Amino acid sequence: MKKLLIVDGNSIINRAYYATETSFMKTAEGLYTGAVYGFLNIFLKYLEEDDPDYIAVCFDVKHPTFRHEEYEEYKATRKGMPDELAAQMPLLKELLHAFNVAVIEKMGYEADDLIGTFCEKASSKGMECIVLTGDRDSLQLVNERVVVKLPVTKGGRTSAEFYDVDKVYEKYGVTPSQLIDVKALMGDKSDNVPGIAGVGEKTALSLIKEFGSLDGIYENIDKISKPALKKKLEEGKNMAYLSRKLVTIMKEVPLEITEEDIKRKEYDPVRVLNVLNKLEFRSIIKRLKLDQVEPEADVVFETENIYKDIEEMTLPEEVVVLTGIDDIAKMQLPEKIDILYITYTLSNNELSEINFRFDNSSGGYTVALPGALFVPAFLDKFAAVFESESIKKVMFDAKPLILWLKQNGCDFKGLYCDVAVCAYLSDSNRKSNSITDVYRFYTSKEIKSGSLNELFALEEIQEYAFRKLEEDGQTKLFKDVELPLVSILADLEYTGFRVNPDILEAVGRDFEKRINELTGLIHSYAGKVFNINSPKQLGEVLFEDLKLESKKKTKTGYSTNVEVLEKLYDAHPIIPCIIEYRQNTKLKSTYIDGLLSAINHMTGRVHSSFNQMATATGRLSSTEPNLQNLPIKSEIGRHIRRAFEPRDENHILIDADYSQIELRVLAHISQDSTMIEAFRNNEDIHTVTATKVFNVGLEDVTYEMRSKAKAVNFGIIYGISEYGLSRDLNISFYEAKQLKTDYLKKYPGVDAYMKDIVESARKLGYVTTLMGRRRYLPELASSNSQIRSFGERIALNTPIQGTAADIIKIAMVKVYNELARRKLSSKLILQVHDELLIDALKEEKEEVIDLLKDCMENAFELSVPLVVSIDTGMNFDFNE
DNA sequence: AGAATCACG
DNA sequence: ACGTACGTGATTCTG
Repeated sequence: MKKLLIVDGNSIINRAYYATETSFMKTAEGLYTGAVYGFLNIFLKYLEEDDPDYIAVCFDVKHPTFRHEEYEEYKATRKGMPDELAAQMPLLKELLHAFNVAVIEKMGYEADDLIGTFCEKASSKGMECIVLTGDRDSLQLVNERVVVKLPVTKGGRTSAEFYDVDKVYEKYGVTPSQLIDVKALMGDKSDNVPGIAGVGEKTALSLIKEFGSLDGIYENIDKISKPALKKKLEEGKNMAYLSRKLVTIMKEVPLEITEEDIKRKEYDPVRVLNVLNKLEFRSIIKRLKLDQVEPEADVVFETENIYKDIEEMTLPEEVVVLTGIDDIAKMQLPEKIDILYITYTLSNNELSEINFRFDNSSGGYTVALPGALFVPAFLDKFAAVFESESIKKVMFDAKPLILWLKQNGCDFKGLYCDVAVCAYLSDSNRKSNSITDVYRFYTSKEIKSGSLNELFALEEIQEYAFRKLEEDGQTKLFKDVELPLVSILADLEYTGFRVNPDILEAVGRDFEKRINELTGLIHSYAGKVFNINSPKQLGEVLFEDLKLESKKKTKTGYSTNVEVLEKLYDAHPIIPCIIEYRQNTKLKSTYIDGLLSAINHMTGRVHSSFNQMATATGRLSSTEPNLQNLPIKSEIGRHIRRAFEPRDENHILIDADYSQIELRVLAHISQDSTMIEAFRNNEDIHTVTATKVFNVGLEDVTYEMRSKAKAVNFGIIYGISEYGLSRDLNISFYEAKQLKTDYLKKYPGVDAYMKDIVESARKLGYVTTLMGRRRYLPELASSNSQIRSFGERIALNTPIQGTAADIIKIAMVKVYNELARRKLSSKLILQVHDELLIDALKEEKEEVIDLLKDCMENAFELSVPLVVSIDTGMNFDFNE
């Protein structure tokens, strides 16, 4: 039987675009190619695997008139293709043409419809169809002659889920064509198919299994026993039938395509090689054995080069392109520079492209350094500019460049504006990945492609950004806190934290030994060998083989988390082993292996990245490695901390910790007099809370009472719910409710705050911190009540968590500046939300402790004192 | 890519 | 009626 491979071009390249492995890929000219690369990889793999006789790659072509009027409406609200991906589409098509593969497009039709039509026609001619797509909707096309392959990428390797009729039935319990009716009932949010409100996948599947089809349901509507469901179905009938139209893939697209058009053909290796060279896909050139082919000289491609756009723009100044050492050496810097706009590309710690625009009263001057740099010549010319405090620098995401310069011996100064940070302050929920994103955010306009156009956009962005900060009252937060923090974080990253690999390895061997023992025990208790790391297999062993009582389910099966296991602790001797196994493997893989591989062999330290724009509340986050979640709560976990040391024996670690900063912030924001009083008297807040809610004297507070009071205090910060409190304390729902009521009665200011903040958030659409940090709460406007209550909890929590974040950031700036002012050699190396860590010279110990306490306790004046406690030691486990 | 789990504040 | 604390990141398995 002849085989036809039909590829959904849009969904496959879309999938490839969002694959993290290739998202960074860029050519020397600045052309993004990751999505094309991902597509090609998948395409070549299935070309080899299926060896088809015919090939058709289908693409969407949008058109104002769609087949359904209704569709147009929904389409209008849909998010379009990201620019970066759209820019890659022509490259992909150029490539496919070079491969001599039929590219099928028809104005007004989606790839799905073309695929449906191909399947229909080809199978009627006796061909076997293989549909390669990332879209599960295509499963409705499956029949005896049509199979669907859904590629999945895992750890850089691509494999595919393979669906024939049996597999669809096995997975969903319905036939492929019944999937249409299932989707019609449940809808598809991402595709803007409404479905019936309140009917999800489970309900839809069971309805179709019972009644066979949409028509079957409505013919037997009286057999539906649940009144609520019946009502939903009756009310949603029109929507369901409309949705069915929307989700049914068309099979009658008028196409004038012959068998010959889609026949698999030989391709011209020179042509393919030229395109692959242009895209810099060297590994694919090797894979296709094209290394021996002689490429054509001087191929000109249609894709514009980065200088073409410059000529089209009316520029106020000359553009100087520096391509070599001589150019750089000969270049004349302007005598006076007021503002310097910089864009750059930095990947794998190599600066590969940097553009400057110097601005002063007599005009501007632009310099472009495309391609890789000869670093010494580059720094010879520009180090003084980077180090000048008086030259104001404007950039997008300055930290990586500052760090790179530091690594190359250049001390960056004069950061005036980081537009990525501005955009983060304006909307902490947004992720600004590029200058293009930020430009769109501020101006609602698009930047023409090309890296120099981004440089020219910076000035406009900066003006918008400063104006917006001013309007929103965030100028001080930006200038005094976030902007100085950019350089401080670069310094933290540069300095790093010494890790002793010998200690880590020794501890790792202990873990490993214990893991092996436990593995043996667990397998023997289970009576079989299985993968303990697999929650699925573990669930089967515990709840099917050993018939233990299943306490909780997850979306995919039995829950086996520690909470469930604790409840089963005495039910079987396997349980304690599993708990201990889990803990040991977690510590081994995340902390021992993870940290060892993160140690920089040049410095002997780990250099975490601190992300300033990651969280919605204003906190920092830490990655590669994450130093903000090192084990501390368990004794066994603390062993890991002993490997973290000061830089040498002449240094010591000094750790300064804010005591109860979030509750102090709550006391201040709510102005609750009882809570303020407690903190002013320097009392233990949890004990005081216990005296209030349990109506006892200070001396009569038991350990248990204090624990409960502590949980309620935390609960308040998180936006308490009776359920959460009852679960956390393992008490009854009613007891939890009583506890909360009593608490709010005793802290009426807190009670009022909780009501006021939610109301204000609803009115304004956002909440703010004391420094004016702002978080928008779209959740509060949701029609889904769960999402709405989530929004209310965020509204309560964000001002508290965010203000604490403001305070420690201010403290960091103060501490950093003070260390510099006093010319101390001690270095700030870590921040963990309410904690600062300094790698201090032993002689400076007392001075640094005083300095830390002073800067941190006076970072911000609240109605209650801020209290800092200090630990010191020769490793990061201060309890040792 | 997403889910589950668990490390931290 | 339903599912529930807030904020993160890394690892592993899944499909």
